[in-house]
Amino acid sequence: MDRKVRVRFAPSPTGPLHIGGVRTALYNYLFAKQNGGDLIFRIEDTDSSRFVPGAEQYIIEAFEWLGIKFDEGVSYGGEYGPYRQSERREIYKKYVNQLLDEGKAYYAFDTPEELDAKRAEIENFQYDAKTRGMMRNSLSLPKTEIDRLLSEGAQYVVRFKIEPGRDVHVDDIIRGDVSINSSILDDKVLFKSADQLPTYHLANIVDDHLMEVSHVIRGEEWLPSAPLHVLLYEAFGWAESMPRFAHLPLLLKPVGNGKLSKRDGDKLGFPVFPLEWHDPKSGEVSSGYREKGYLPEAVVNFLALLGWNPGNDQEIMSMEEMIKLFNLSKCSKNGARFDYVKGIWFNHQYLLQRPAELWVPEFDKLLRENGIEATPEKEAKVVELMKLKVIEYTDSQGNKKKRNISFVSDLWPLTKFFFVAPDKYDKEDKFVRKNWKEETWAEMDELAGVLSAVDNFTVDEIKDMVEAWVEAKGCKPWNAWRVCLVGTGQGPDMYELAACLGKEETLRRMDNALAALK
RNA sequence: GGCCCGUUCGUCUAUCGGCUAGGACGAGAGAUUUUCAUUCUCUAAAGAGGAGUUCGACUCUCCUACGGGCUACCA
Repeated sequence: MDRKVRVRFAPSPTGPLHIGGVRTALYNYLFAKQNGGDLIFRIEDTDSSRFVPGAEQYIIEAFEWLGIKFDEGVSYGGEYGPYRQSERREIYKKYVNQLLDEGKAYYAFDTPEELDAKRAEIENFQYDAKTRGMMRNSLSLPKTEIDRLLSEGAQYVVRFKIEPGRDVHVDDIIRGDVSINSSILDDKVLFKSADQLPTYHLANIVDDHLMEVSHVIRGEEWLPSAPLHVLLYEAFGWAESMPRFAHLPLLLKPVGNGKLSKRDGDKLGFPVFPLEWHDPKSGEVSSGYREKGYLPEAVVNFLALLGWNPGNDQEIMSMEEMIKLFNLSKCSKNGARFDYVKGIWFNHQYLLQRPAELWVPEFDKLLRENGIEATPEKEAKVVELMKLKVIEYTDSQGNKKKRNISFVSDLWPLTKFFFVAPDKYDKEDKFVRKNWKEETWAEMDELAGVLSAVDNFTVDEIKDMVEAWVEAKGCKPWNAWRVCLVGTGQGPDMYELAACLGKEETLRRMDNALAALK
């Protein structure tokens, strides 16, 4: 049983890729790479009514961003194409006919209206061995009538003839043996009249067989139809080469009941899509992880651990490590609540691992968004300098100065004061109230004098002068001084801050504060 | 309703018959700090309930409860 590992991720292009789908694809990818196998990208567009333009391209772009690479499939090429099911009509036709010829499937002429009527008439109506005798199909109708209907071009679907009373077993890698009795299965539609395309069930089996798929790793929502799929493999005579199944637990809503749905995200303040999505019909915009400032590595790492873990306490893992450690049979069986708060923590971790230089472009963007433009040459230099200071202040390499930053955008409120003076001095601010006493004004006035006497405005010089004054005066001016320069209790060491701001700006801010807090 | 799957701290989870049930996120407390933040330390927090099997069950079996999924000419 050492056949080549070939797995597939096969979304239907009905909209943006759901984050649960991303996880399924990720597990397929990890499994494939671990076993030196291939990951196939197949588009299951057999429901022409739900097709959404742009969805396919979106999905491809999302995986590129996430770093999940496919070996073959739509837009990747390969020997087993075409990889879009709508382009495989003839293939399916052939296999449907095979089942028809062998009496394993039959024509059903019942219209949707007739079926609705039947469902209304009989409670829990199911099209199966018990009821097909009373329906209009090639099993119940006389041969002449069938020939007449077919030659007249009557609409029909092809249904799979399920033999009742048999226990069907599915050997699932995650769940073990799952079995059901074939009597509860209905005669599933294999081929639709509406768009002359097969249903998922048929196309799925035919493609997986033809593409030599070795393992089917998909969501738990498919578990109930897995026995049907086993029966189809048998009907085609492909039981020997049937892929192994692994049904993944579902992602659940962070609060409340039910599985995570597309609607939950923006309602609760987190994206459910990898990339931002603009709905072509409604014009509605749904947020994406990429646009929210998440790093793809963080999203991947977070998702991987929702339903699987390496069995030890390690949580931060690179893709390479995950490929080494991944284990399908160690996946949990129960659904996982989508706790996006932990996702934020993962982003924090990955952001801090980044060398500071990599932040610069994004930080630049952040500055521009906040109206800090370094147009004149002189200012450009200052901003550049300050930026370096900010990075030093926030950089993780120093390790002692780690800030609580989960997204690059968190930097702005944390470093704003480097770039803009406080627009107001709020006496009601808790920090101000605590540190601005009766005698403070006079002290700060004096301090301003000391500072203006510093010739060379460097950290060391400022420190020397101020400390000398502090010693003589016997006061603790730092918090009040901070109020002057920052407006509140934030920022780095005061000498550092003053030196970074420069003499002119420092004195200007002190003047402002003295005027406002008189 | 029927069928299938599941059930360990608030959340993600470790444990594959033998423990004080471990870790992480989140929460709380304290220490350090000229502020914020970091960092460090600590705390609270779990085996759905009931029967078995066993010397012994979170781990195996059954029942109940609860949660989830499926039940389309959708995937």
